[in-house]
Amino acid sequence: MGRLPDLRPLPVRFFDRPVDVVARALLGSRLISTIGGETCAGVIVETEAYGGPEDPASHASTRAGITARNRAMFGPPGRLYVYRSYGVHWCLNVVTGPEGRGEAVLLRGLDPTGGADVMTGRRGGFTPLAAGPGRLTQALGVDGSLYGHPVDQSPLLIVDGWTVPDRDVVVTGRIGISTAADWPLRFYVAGSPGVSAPSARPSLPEPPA
DNA sequence: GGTCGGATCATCT
DNA sequence: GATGATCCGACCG
Repeated sequence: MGRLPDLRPLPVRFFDRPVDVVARALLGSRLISTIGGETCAGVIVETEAYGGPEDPASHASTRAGITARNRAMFGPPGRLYVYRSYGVHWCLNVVTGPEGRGEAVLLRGLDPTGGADVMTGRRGGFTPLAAGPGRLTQALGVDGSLYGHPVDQSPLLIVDGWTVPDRDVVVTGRIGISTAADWPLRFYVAGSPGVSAPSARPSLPEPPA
């Protein structure tokens, strides 16, 4: 890909908003990784919002309080929250909202725009598509060493991108969770390659206890 | 083409 | 000791 125009990292105030607002606003932004001295990039096409004490599916729910793992979620906005999922994969989040709220956006899907060879190599020759949180981190070279880093002082860069009109944004329940699965906090760009659309899952109301 | 289960481990109960 | 914000290969139809 050609030389990009000015790369303006999103300012901290971009992330200092409610988590669902940031999750929606991140669609269309560009994510650039220079991890390991190799550059690859893509457009963010799928996100999920987690957090706030009232979200039972969040690592920062009141059930656990602040722990060694979720500490970063309660830190200032614009920092990275990385954790290991199922003992196998890394998941990449960006902290949002005012410090102390415990909110973060999970980055689930990227539409590769550059460095596809780098991503393919990191993924062992599998499709370069970075759809799904585990694939995304593997393709970008993200691991736990980025935990808690301010995103603008890390080898990851989130920069201004395209504005995705509302008509192209699909909102569904979040993937892979059992509680609050019907909360409309997953956002993706309609028709993005690799973004599975299990929006087929009906938002069934929870039976009364 | 869809579904099932193993991998693998930090975290919390 | 059980549980996941998952992925992928194997197997079935």
